[in-house]
Amino acid sequence: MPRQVDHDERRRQLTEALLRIASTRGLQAVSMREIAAEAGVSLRVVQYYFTNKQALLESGLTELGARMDRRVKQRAAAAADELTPRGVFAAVLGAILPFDEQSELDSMAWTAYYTAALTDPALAAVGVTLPNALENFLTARLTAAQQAGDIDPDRDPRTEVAGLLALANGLTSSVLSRQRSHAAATEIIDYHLDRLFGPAAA
Amino acid sequence: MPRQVDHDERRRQLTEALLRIASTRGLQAVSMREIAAEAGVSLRVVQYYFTNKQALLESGLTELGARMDRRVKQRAAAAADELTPRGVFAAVLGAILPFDEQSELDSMAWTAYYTAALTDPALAAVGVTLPNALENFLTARLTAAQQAGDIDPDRDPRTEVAGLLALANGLTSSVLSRQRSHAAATEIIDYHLDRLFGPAAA
DNA sequence: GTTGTTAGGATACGACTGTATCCATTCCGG
DNA sequence: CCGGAATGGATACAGTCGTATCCTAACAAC
Repeated sequence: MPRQVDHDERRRQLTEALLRIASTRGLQAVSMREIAAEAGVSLRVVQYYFTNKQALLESGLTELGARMDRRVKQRAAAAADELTPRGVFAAVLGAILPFDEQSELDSMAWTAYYTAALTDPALAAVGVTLPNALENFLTARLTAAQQAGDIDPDRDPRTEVAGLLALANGLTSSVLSRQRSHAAATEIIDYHLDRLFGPAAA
Repeated sequence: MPRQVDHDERRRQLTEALLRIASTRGLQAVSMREIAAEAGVSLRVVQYYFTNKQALLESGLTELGARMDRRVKQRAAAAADELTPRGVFAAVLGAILPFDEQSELDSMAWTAYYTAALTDPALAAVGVTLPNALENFLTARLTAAQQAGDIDPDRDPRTEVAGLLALANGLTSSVLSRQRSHAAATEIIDYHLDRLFGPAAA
């Protein structure tokens, strides 16, 4: 199969192989040769479709962001019939927590990338996009809910959202390290949503 | 200086050099030779006082835990005159958040270790000690406060504590990545403490 | 059919890794 | 004062890393 290769598809396969390694053995275990082996191709192929290791890493982070985005939208669509402000928050925060094997693997990889980004400006630039978008989106929703009179007027929407996102991230960490179950984490999230929106509808 | 060397002191210096590298350039930048250079000694010295790189890494994690423990006790002592249950929580959670340059560096290193521990069982074993101790300690305090009638009797102490610790960890992440200032993070913590204990005394 | 571009196999380079070894100091105890 | 242990300098080893190069197939267009 020498001519006519779908480059985007090839790159997608390699990126997925990279994320598989990063989520199970950590980002420090990711090497060009390991990716090649994981994807079942030669080292040359990895070099051929990505100019750099850096480009490969950035591709992995972009893909992780896209997956998270997909999960949020999927959850929002699943609860579309009851799209209250609380429902939106439950969907987004519930999509951040690892809730099945794949999302747990992705959370592992995300955590690895987050840590790497603390000392790698190039990754940081790619990585802040999604968290900022989430915060702005939720803040806008909460502000709207407040203006509609659905929540206490003397709460600061951005502060509330920042707290909830930080809580979800911290809970994700504790779920990944097996300190807490997914159910326990969800319970804590729900508890805080109750405090903000009032008790959930049946 | 051939005979009579204080081994513990030597190991402490090397461990500090290790943490300086881990907190500024990440754990993946930590190598035997880099530690030697940072500490101003030869590679042989690093080998001589630590049998392994693994032993060195574990020493770094232990030291980080000790520092955190010291910070908590220091804050508790500083607020010893007003050691209300809320004061204890404010001290512990305030010690988790990065509040000065050194604690920020330590938080960076802690984050790096946390991530490494997700794929390295040996580090995980060392690393869970402190978080578990903190959770148990705070849960005991909150249970006592509840029995004394200081907080709402239908709250679950362990759930509350788990939420607060997760919140503090998540806020730490956002402070490290410059998404939020220390002041903003502290404000969010205080806000949640108000919800739990009632408004703070003047 | 020839030509030229695309796709990848094979191999090599220099840098860096953790670890091991050899050897020269320096000092304590006898 | 002298033998032996403690300390550490210098160097080497076998791997692995990212990257570069060389060369050969395979197909499209002419």
